[in-house]
Amino acid sequence: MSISKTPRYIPANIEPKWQRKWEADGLYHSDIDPEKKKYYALTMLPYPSGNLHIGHWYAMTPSDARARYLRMNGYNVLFPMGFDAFGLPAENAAIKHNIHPKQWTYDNIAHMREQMRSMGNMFDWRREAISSDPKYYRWTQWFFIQLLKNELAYRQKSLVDWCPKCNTTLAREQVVGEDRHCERCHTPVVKKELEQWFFRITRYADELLDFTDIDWPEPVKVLQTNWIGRSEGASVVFHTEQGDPIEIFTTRPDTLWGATFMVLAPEHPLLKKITSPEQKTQVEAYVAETIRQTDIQREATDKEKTGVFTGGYAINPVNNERIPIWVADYVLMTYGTGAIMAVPAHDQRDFEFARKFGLEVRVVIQPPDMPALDGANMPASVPARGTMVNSGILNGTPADEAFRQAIRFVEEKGFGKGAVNYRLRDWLISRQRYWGAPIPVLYCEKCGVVPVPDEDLPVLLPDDVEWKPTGESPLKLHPTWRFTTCPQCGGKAERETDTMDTFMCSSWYHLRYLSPDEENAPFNQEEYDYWMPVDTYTGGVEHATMHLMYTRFFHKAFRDLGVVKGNEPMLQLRNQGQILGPDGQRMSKSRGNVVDPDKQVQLYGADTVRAFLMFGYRWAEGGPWEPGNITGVQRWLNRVWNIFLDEPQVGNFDEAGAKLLRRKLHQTLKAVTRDYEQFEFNTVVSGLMELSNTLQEARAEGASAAPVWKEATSIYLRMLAPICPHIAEEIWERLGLPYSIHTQRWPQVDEQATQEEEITIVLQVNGKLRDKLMVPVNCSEERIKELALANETVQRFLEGAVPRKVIYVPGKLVNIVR
RNA sequence: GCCGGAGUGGCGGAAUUGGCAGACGCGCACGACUCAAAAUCGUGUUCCUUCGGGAUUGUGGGUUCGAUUCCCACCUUCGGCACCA
Repeated sequence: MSISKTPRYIPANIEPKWQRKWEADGLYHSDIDPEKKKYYALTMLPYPSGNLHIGHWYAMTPSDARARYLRMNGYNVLFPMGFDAFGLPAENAAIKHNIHPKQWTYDNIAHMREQMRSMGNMFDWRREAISSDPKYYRWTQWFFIQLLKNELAYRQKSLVDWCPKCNTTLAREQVVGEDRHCERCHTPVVKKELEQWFFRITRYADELLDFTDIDWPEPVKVLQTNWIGRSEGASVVFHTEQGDPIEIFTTRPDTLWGATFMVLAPEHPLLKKITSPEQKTQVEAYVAETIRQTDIQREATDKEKTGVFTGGYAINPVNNERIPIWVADYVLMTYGTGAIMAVPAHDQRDFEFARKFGLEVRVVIQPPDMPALDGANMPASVPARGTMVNSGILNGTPADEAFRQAIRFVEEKGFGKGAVNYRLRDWLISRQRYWGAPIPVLYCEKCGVVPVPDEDLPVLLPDDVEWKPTGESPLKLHPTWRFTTCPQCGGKAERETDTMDTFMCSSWYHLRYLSPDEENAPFNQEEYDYWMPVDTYTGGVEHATMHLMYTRFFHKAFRDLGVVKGNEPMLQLRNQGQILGPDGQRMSKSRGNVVDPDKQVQLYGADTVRAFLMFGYRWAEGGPWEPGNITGVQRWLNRVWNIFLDEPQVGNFDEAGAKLLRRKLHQTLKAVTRDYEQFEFNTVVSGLMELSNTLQEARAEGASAAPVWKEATSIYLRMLAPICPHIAEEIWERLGLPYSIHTQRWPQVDEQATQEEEITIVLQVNGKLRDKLMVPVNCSEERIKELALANETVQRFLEGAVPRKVIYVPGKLVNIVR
């Protein structure tokens, strides 16, 4: 009939406008306010790869929505953003496009910062921290020096993982998969013997296993626990016939009497000495062959056992038996002591080895549910649960009891002691690349390793460098940077030319946000005392055994050095899933399935993209991008716009309608509030959609002229504001409500209004739904049962039988059992 | 092999403490508006059905008056670890 007098909803006309205004007004500035309860909401910072990915939107938007929700609930919320700006891609791009890594990085940051602004997040950009800024890495270097001074950083020559494509060493955590490939470029790694810097994360292994202070997702805790790999057992010292000690670690000291041979790793230092002249040729050939093999070949689990007798013998301290010593590659030098006692009867690996080489298999544990075992004929090793046999003093003891007794025994006799072993290795942080924070130490001919004095920090990364990757740090090739004088003796000194693993930079960025311009300390103490710890941290699970473990280690180490407080840096962690391409595959340029968020914003507007990402998926799960589904959200926001801004309609909306509308309004508010708390964003949106359907129907009946409409509008827009900040602000303003909606308080649920007057009672016969009953809320149990039994459908299904039982669940159902 | 997550309509997903399975949305079908189309609005939409009802939350058991929810076994799938002594 008449064309709407209000303009249509055109996101492009309102979104940039509000973003500029919020920025100009400093609406999202977070400053210390002792009057208010603080909330530190942190979401993982991106690497400045050049473009924001739809995955960044997926991770950041719900975090932003929840931060906004908390702010409306009266918290003083800190929600900062920055860039994890050091790292390899900058160098690779530099080589490819002949552009300086620094320029490439900062150009990307400038672009991505603008992309992030288009999301309409409440980031306080004054607190932006960029890890490649000298004012940032000056403190990364300072942290390194503190670790060094406190023996938590050390330099050691060892066999380390090397990525031949990235031309650098990697931490154990950065080597992944069955084929042991580089986490970044997927090239299989090789071993190299190099002198590298390590952090003593292993010293904190036990504490890292303790999650009592934090609310983290179970899977992350499991991943970290498995990665740390704590095993309890004993370390026992065997001796060779010549008297050389060989220490072994075992998780089954109870099976000591069943050890029929020993195995050394091919790299074991004692191997040469043990080997008899007759066996020398064979052993040397075996070791040479083993070393030629890659780790992948060596560590393949399905591989047949190989090994060679050394000619040497050891004495088992518990029974003085003489047992042969073999060398085999199924024993790893990197775990335990690189030597084992072999108990073939109760360990499948030892069993396979023993059978192949005709070694004795001696049963020392008889499982209760098996016939008497015979070592010579058993087809496989058996689980070590049962009663001890052939074990001297332990005979007749249950195995779990024998475990403790054996430890006591070896301790008393001085053969060994109870011991704990970890799979976790120390964190290798040296990288032979240019674009990273230089490791701030000097090597002086006279003084040795010298930390760079505080007043000389930062050790600046020189700009004029040839960054072609040679396998050595490009800094090594710099003509002048490398050579300097020793601050202690004034003599000739050389700089460390390796840079730090970027995970070192990201281990403390949450602290730099507190005061990114602070010059006298890594962070301002007052800011720290107010904001820390991080209340909620959000990001992907893929960081479980890397960043998330490193940052916990970092915090605990610096707690012990008196720099930070508390046991944990991040109290609550929540993981989002991943958005896959429309084909269900990981998004990648090579697959051509990448969804560009900028284009989506252009097509639908930021609010629609935000709401869709929250509505279409279980946040923790993620899933494939469904190109069509976003239209549902687009339609919804169009409807919302029209519901609140179109001319009122005339109808017969009455008091009863108003009461129903208020009920739905407050019921929704209650549900939505709960869902924001619980990170269930899809039901926040669906709840708002449902309510908008109700509002639309009520409106057609003339509700927008009724007094209740004002309340509904105000509550609805405030519930919408965290998800769709622009449209909520725009409608709010057009309705003449006070700027800004984002500084309004979260609405209060009117519990009374949510109460139903009538309830539906489900009628079941033998547990099957047969009919429904509408009764007043206060209807008595007797009356409801009476009505239920009198019900026509119920009667029909009873077929005249007398009910055996009538179950009444208050307010829910009546189940009649016949 | 071990550890962990997930299996619900054609699709994404919902179901709060063991109590109406399939909310909300996509898609589809039909209708209204339109010369027509788009947009919008309305109605319907798990499957089978003799229209009474029956079946149904990966499969098979169990507990219970009642199970998507709890227990046991298994299958599929996605992650992690893997000769770790």
